[in-house]
Amino acid sequence: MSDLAAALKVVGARWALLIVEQLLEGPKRYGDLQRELGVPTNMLATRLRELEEAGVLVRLPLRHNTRAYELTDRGRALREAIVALGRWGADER
Amino acid sequence: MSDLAAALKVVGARWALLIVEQLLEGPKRYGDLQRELGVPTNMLATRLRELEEAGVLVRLPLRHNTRAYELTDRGRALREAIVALGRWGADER
DNA sequence: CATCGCACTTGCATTTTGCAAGTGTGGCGG
DNA sequence: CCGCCACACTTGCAAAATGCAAGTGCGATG
Repeated sequence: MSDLAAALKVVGARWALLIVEQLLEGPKRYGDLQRELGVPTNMLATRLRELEEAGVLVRLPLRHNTRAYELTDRGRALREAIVALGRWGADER
Repeated sequence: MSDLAAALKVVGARWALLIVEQLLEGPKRYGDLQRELGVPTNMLATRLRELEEAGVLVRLPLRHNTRAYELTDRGRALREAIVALGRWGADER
């Protein structure tokens, strides 16, 4: 399996890269991600769990039943790829 | 919709980026892609159609019922993003 | 003129994604 | 103390995407 295939195993699922893109701006809460991305709530929950297991992000508890999601170093390392893809997408007109 | 989301609309489907990665090496035939990627044949046919419609690649006829798939400039412009993602995936160990 | 390789298509099972409604928990006003 | 609210999910089910296996069409080749 190529390196690209390995990457896509982790961030190739729908919404995954979009979630990471949002978190590049800084830690955010579940509801923020939901509102900003318009992602279905069960998908968001599933992706956050997978991305946490993959070491891309961590949950950090704020107050009682509020927590924030923050990228790890590994997650932040996706910036270059996300920027490159974003630039390519911007030329889509 | 963000630039990233626009990009993922085109190359976010399963196998799409892997197909483009293969074609970065040069034009290839259907059977080559199938063997090298292990992609199901109906998915390959679907993706190639979509990527052609999106202007990422073109079919070029060789002999009777053989043709090659070749990236357009727009397709080749994905190299940077693919390399970046590949590098990230390579650190996956 | 039967057979082969190549590029697909088709039918159906499985998996993933999406929608809508419900659950649990702690804080807060009365 | 009690009902209500915000937040972060979970659950049940429908729809769409993906995968598997077998079949199709069509020139070249023997």
